[in-house]
Amino acid sequence: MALSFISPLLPHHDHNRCREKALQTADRICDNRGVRLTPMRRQVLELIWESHKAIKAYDLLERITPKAGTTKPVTVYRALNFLMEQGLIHKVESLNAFIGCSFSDHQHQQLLLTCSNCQEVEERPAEAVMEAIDRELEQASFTIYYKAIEIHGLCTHCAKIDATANHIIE
Amino acid sequence: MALSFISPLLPHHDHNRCREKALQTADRICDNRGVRLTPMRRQVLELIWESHKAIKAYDLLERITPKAGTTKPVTVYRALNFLMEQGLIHKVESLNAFIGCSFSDHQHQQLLLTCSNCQEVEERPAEAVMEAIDRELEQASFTIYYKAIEIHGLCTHCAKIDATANHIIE
DNA sequence: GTTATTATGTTACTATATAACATTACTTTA
DNA sequence: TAAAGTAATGTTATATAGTAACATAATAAC
Repeated sequence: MALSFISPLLPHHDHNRCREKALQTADRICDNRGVRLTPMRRQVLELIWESHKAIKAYDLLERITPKAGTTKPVTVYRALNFLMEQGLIHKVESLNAFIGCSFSDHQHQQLLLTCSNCQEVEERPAEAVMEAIDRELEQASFTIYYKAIEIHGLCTHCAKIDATANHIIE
Repeated sequence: MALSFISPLLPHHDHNRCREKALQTADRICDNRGVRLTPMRRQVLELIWESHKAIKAYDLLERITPKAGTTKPVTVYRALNFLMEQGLIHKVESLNAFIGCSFSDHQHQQLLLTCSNCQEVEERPAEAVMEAIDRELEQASFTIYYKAIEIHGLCTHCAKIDATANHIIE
C-alpha cells in the first residue's frame, strides 16, 4: 500500500516539524490579519500542538511557563478564545478539550475523529459530508452559524494493534 | 405551501400531545427491555419534554418535585445517564444540555439543529448525511462508537420573523 | 510622549459533573 | 414470606469547566 503523503497520525511521524509548521502558519496568518499572536497566545498554541490529542484548559494551565501553576484559568481561556476566533484551534465539544487546526488557511469546521483508545484526534475536511449537510440544511431552511461534527471510535492504528493482540492470544 | 405533517417545531403545535406521546413511548420501550423507568427517571424525562429547547442539568434540578431545590446533582445526572443509555434523550454537547429524542424506537444519532435565536432544537435523521459520514469513516478505517453532529444557526421560523421585522422597519 | 487600545493580571465566583459510601426499594428464590 | 441479592437513590464531599468585574501593563496611534 503506497501512501501519497505521511499522515500526521502515523505513530512515529516527526512531530516537531508538525508543531513548527503550525506555529509558522499561525505567525503568518496573524500577521496578515493584523492581529497579535502574543507570547501567551503563542505558548498556548504551542502547548496544544505538543501532541495530536485534545488537551483540556486546566492541563494547559499547569504547563504554562513561567510561573507554572500560577497562571489563572481566565488567562488560558482568553488565549483559547483568540485562537478559536482565528481558526487556529478547534474545541472538541464532546470532550471540553482543544486541538490544533491542521487546515488554518483553508476551510474550517472539519469532521473531528477522536480515538477512544489512543485519544488522538484526526481532522478530516470530508467534503462529501459537508455538502450533504449543506443540502440537508437548505431543505430545513436553516442558516448555519457553527458546526460541531464529532465522531468517537477506534482509529485504524488502534484497530490493527487490537487485531494483532487478539491474534497473539489465539 | 402544503405540509404533509405538522412539524413539532411549528410555533403552536399541541405540545401536550408531544410530551405525552414521548412518555408513552418511553414506558413501552423500557418495559420491552426490562429496565425500570422509575418515578425519578420519568420525571426528568417529563421535564425535558416540557419544551423543544435543550435543558441543563441544574435547571432540571430546580424543577424536580417533591422537595424542589433539595435534589442533588448526582441524582439528576444518574437519571440523565439512564435516559441517554436507553436512547430516550440526547445530550447537546456544545450546550451541555439535554433534549428528548423524537426517534427513540428507530435509529439514534441524528443531526441536531439548534436555533441561536429561539433555542429550539430540531432532530433530523438526515440519511444522506449519515451515509456520507459512513463512507468517510470507511475510507479512514475508523470504527464508530458515538456521533455528535450539532449545527447552530437560525431556524426557518426565526429567519422569517427576522425578515418581517426588517420589512416593518424599512 | 501622551492618549487610546488591546492584552494580561487579580479576585471572586458561577456552572458542570463525579467519587465514595450509606440507605432504601425492588426482585428473586428458598 | 423472610432473607438475600441487586438496583436505585440519598448524602457528603469534591473535582472539573468557565466567566464577571475591575486593575494593571504592554503595544499602537497620533
